[in-house]
Amino acid sequence: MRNARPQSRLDESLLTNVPPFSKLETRQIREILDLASSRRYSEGTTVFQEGEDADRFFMLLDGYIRVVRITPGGEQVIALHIPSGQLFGIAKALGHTTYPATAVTAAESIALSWPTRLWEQFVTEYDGFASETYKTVGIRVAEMNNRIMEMATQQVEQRIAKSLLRLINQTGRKVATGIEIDFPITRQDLSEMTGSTLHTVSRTLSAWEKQGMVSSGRKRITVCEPHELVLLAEATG
DNA sequence: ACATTAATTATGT
DNA sequence: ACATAATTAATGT
Repeated sequence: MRNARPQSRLDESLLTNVPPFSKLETRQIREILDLASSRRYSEGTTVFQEGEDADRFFMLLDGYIRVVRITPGGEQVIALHIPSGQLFGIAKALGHTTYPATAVTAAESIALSWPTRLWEQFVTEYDGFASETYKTVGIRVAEMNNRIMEMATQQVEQRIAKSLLRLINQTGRKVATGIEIDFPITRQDLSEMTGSTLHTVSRTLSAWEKQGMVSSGRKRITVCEPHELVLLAEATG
């Protein structure tokens, strides 16, 4: 992994609309940016690994982060995806000194980062920073808990449907035929999100494609009929 | 109701 | 040409 590169000058507009910083004055944002390092990551780059010392925390400016954990059996599990405009790698907010999961870029991405020792300073000095970050942390924890409940109760088809719906809600991009997932995603990825296999995901997507609910190509999935998917996801059996 | 195995085809560099 | 991704059928639990 290469070193983060200190940026000569970052524009204040990068953070003015980002929730954890939106309540701050320009002067404060200037301070924060001057402490930040900026770095571009190509697709599939590991930003940090589970268990590593959490020496920095991150703010995703562009792209998508895939949060990944490895089971004791060595299988990858995708916990969630993080869209741009959110903090990640915030072990300090969870009371950890190491990263609780691995962060991989799902697409080409740009992130700011700060040394973790600045965390306390941010929390105490910057109005709204703490409340906003804990809000998003809460949302993420809730999402992961929901996922675990789904695993136990729902069938694979419904889990795939819910995963797709989450993806288009959080990372969807409007296109002519529907809502497309904004980053490259494979059947394998979807299987790792749903606790299934790429074969089952492939078959399921093919079936939905024939019904016109989705349309997909290599590493691309578009949901054409979101409502139909919701019905499937909600079906009780 | 699903996984696994295996064979085949499509797609991107 | 090659590697990676996706499909499809057959078989197993």
